[in-house]
Amino acid sequence: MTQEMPKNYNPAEVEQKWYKFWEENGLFKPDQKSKADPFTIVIPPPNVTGQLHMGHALDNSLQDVLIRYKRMQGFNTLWIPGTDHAGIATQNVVEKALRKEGKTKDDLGREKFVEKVWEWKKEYGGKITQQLRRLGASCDWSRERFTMDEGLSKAVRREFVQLYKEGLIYRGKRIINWCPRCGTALSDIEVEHTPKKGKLWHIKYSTNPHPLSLSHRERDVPKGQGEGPISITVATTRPETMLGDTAVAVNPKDTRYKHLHGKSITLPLVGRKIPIITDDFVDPEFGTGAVKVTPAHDPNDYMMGERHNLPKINILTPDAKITFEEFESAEREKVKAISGLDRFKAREKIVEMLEEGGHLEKIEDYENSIGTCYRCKQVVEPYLSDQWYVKIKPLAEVAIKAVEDGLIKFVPERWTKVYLQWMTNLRDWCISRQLWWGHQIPVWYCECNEIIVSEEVPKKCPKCGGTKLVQDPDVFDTWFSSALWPFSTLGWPDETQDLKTYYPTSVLVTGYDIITFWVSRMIMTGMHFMKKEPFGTVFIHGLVKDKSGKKMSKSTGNVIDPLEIIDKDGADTLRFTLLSLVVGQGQDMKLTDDRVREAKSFVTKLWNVSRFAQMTNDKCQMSNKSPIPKSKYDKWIISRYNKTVAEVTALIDNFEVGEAARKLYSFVWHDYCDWYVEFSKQNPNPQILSEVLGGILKLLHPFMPFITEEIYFRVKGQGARVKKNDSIMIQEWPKADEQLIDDKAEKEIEELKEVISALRRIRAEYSIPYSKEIKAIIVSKNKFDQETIKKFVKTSEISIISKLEEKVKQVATEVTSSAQVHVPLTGVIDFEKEKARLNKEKESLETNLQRVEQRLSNKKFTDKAPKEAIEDARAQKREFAEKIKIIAARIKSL
RNA sequence: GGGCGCGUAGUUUAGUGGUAGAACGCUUCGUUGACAUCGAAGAGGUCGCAGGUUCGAUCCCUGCCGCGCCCA
Repeated sequence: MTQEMPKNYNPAEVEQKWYKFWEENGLFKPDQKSKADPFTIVIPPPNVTGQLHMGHALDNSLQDVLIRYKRMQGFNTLWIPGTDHAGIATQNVVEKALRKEGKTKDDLGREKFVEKVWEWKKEYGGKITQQLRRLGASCDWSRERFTMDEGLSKAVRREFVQLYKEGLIYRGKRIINWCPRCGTALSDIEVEHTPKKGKLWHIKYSTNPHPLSLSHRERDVPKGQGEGPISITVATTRPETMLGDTAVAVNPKDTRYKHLHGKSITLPLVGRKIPIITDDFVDPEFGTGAVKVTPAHDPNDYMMGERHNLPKINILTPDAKITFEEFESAEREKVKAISGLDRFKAREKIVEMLEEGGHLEKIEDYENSIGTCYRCKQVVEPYLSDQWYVKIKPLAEVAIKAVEDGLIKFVPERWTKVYLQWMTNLRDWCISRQLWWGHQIPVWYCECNEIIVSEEVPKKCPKCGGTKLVQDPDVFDTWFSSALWPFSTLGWPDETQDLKTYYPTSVLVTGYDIITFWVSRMIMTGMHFMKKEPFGTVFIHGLVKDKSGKKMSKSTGNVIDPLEIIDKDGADTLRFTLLSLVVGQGQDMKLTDDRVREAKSFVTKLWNVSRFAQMTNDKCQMSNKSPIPKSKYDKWIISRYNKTVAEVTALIDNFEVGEAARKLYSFVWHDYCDWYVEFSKQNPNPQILSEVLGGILKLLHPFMPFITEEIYFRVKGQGARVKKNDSIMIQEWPKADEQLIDDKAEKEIEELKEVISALRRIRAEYSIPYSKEIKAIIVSKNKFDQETIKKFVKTSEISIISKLEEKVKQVATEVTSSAQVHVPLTGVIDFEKEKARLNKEKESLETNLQRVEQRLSNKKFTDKAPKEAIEDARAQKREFAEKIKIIAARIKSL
C-alpha cells in the first residue's frame, strides 16, 4: 500500500533530500562509456566573489532545462560548472576587508596579499556553487573548474606564449582607460559611459597673456611672430588638463581661424609656447571651433599628437593627482599651487586661477558622456602607459567568418547582427592589468634588456646567461582566461579524452550583456586554438528587471533575492517563475510578486492533483507506452496530451523554453485538472489518469526538478526504498504518438464543454445557488453524456430533443456551436432580463455576420482569396445566421 | 550621431495576413469525492499615430511620436 501524500508540500525538506540523492548517486555525471551523442554546456562562470542573483538564477535554470531535457532524451550529457577569479572584483573585495582592519594591500606586499585572497576564496568562494545546487542545477561537480586552477593557468600561459610567437601580441605605450581607484588599465568595454551634467569652459589663449603669468621662456617668443598680439578661445570640459596642452587645433576649412594657421600661442598660467595646428578631426560646430590638444590625457588628442608630432606631457600620477614631473622648472614654478591636488580639486583651482588671470571667457552648461569603471564606478582617466595588447584583426576575421558561415548560430537570430557589428569595429585588446590577483604575465626581463616569453619560469637569460630575471608585474585581464573556458575546462592544452568527446560544446546560454565581453572572445580563441567553434549555438536571453523595467541594483534597492524565494517558496517556484517569463526575442523580463505567486500556485496545484491521482489508484503504472484510452474522455485527454508532448518537445528544441513552460501550465491546469480530473470523477479510468500524470511529471521535470521527483517516487509507491534507476531524471522523455491524436474526440469533448459552460452561464446569470438543481432542455443532434452534465452543473433532469416547441416560455437560453441549451426557470425567470441578454448576444452575432457577409459579397475577395478562407467565411456565415435565427425565435416567444 | 528592440484589456504580456488570447487584479456566485494556494461566471481592447502594399493589416513596408538598450 502506498502512503497517502501529505496535504502540504514542503519544498525545503524535499529539495535538500533529492539534490543530495542525485549528486551522491552520480546522476549528474555523463556516462563515459556511452555511445550516444554528446550534449555539452559549459556554465558561464560566475565571479568567485559572487552571490546568486536573478540573472544567474535565470541563466542557470535555462541551462538546466536543456541539460535535463537532453539527458532524458538519452544524450551523453555534460554540464561543466565553475567560477571565475574575477581579477578586479575579487581584489576589491579583499582590499575592502583589509581596510576594515586598517590595512592596505601594500602593507602586506604582493605575496602575502595574494595568499590572503586565496584564503578568502577558500572560505567564501564556494558560496555561489552551493547556491547553484540549491537552484537544482544538475552540473557535474566532479568536473568543477576555477580559472586559476593549475590546468587553466597553464592554458592561459599557452595562449599568451603562442599568440606572442605568432606575432599577435605586442607591448606598447598608448592611451588606455585607467581606473585611478583600482589602479589598473581597463579594456574599452570595461568602461561604462554615462551622461553627466558638466560645464563647457571657454578659455582664451593668447600671445598677450596676463602680465602676472609671463615666463622667462615666453619673453623669448616673438609676440604673434611679429604681427602683433593674437588670441584664440578654446572650449573644454576638462580645464585641468590644459596643464598638459601641447597645441591648439582648428579645422583647416574653418575660415574663422585661417589667419592663425601656423602661428603660436602661449598657454595661460603655465606660459608654455604651443603651436596652432589644423586637423580634420576638429569639429567646427563644437564650442568655439578651436580645441586644446592634450596628447597625454585624451585619446583623440593622442592621435592628433601622433599625426603632428606633438610632445606628450603627463600631468597625473596613477592615483589621479597633479604632478609636474615632466614640466620645465620655470613652468612648474608658476603652477606649483596646484601640485599634488586631486584631479577634481585641481579643476576648481585651475578655473579659479584662469578667472583671476582674465583667461576665462564664459562657462556653459554641458552634458557629456563620462567613462566610469564597470567595477568601482569611479571616473576613468585616459592615461598614457605601457600595456600588452592582442592584435585583434586576424582573430576577429576568423571569428566573424565562423558566424557568417553558420558554424555558430545565435538564437534569437537577431543577436547575430549585434555580434557582427561589434566584431567588425574591434580595436586591439589591452590584456594587461595592474593588479596582484590574477595570472601574472609570463614575461621576464633580463638586465641585458632581453625579454623572455615562456610558459615555464626561465632559469637564466638565453642571451647573456644572466639569472637576474624579473617577471612582468602585471596580470592578465580576467576575460583573457575565461575566453578559453569552453576548452580549458576540458583539459586543453592537454589532449584529453574529455576534449575529444565534448568539444565543440553544444550550446552556450547567456544574457545579451556579455556577448561582447565573453562570447566574442571565446569564439576568437576557440577558432584560433582549437580550429573549431567553441559551441554550435549561442542561446541569448534577456535580463531580469524589476517591476517597472529597471535594472535591479543594490543602490536602487529594488533587488529581489532569488535565495529568499527559494527559502520561502522553493526552487521549483523560482525556476518556473523565471522560465515562464522568458519570451521569444530575448527581451528583458519584468519580475513581479504576482508572477512568483502564480508559479507557486502551479506547484501547489500539481501537488494536489497528484494527491488526487494517488488516492484514486494507489499504484500508478507509468510506462512510456501510452495506455489504451477507453472512453471519449480518455481519448480526448490522451489526444491533448500527445499534442502537448509534440509541441513542448518542438519548443524546447527551438529554445522557446518560456513558451514550453506556458504550454505545460495551460495543459496541466486547464485540460488535465479543470476538465479531465472532473470527467474522471464520473467516468474513472485510473490508468489513464496516472499515465497522463506520469507524462506531465516527465515533461515538467526539466522545469521543476524537485517536486516532479518527489511526486514521481510517491505515486509509484517507492518512497521508502529509492533506487538510482528509478529517478525521474533518467526516465525517457515522452514521445508523441500520432496514432493517439484524435480530432474527432477533441471536437466531441469541446462541444460538451460548451454545453456545460452554457448551463453554468445561465446559473450564474440567474444566481441559482449550486444547492438548487435545474432542469435542462438541449436541442441538438449530438448525444451528450447526460450523467456527466448532471454532475458538472447539478442538473436533475435533461432532455435532449431535436426541436423545441415554440411555445416554451419560462426558459433561459444559450446557443453553442452544436446545441441550443434551455433551462426552464418557472418563477425565477425575468423576461426583461432574458430579453436584454439575448438581444445583446444577438447584436454581437449580427455584427460578426455583417462583417462576414461584407467580405463574401466583395467580388475581389471571392476571386482572390484562397479557397479555405472563403470556405471558412461561408461556414462562419452559416453558423452566425443559424444562431441569430434561434435567438430571434426565443426573443419572439418570450 | 549610428545600430537594435519595444509600444496589444487596469497591470504584466502571448500571438497571428482572414471574428484579438492568457495570467494577475476587479465584480458576482460558490465549500460538489485533490486543491479557498480552489472552482464557476462576468466586465474590460479604435492591438501608439499617419500613410502605403493587399480582396483584407494588430501582423508586411515607410514616416512620425513615445520608451529602453548598445555603440561612438
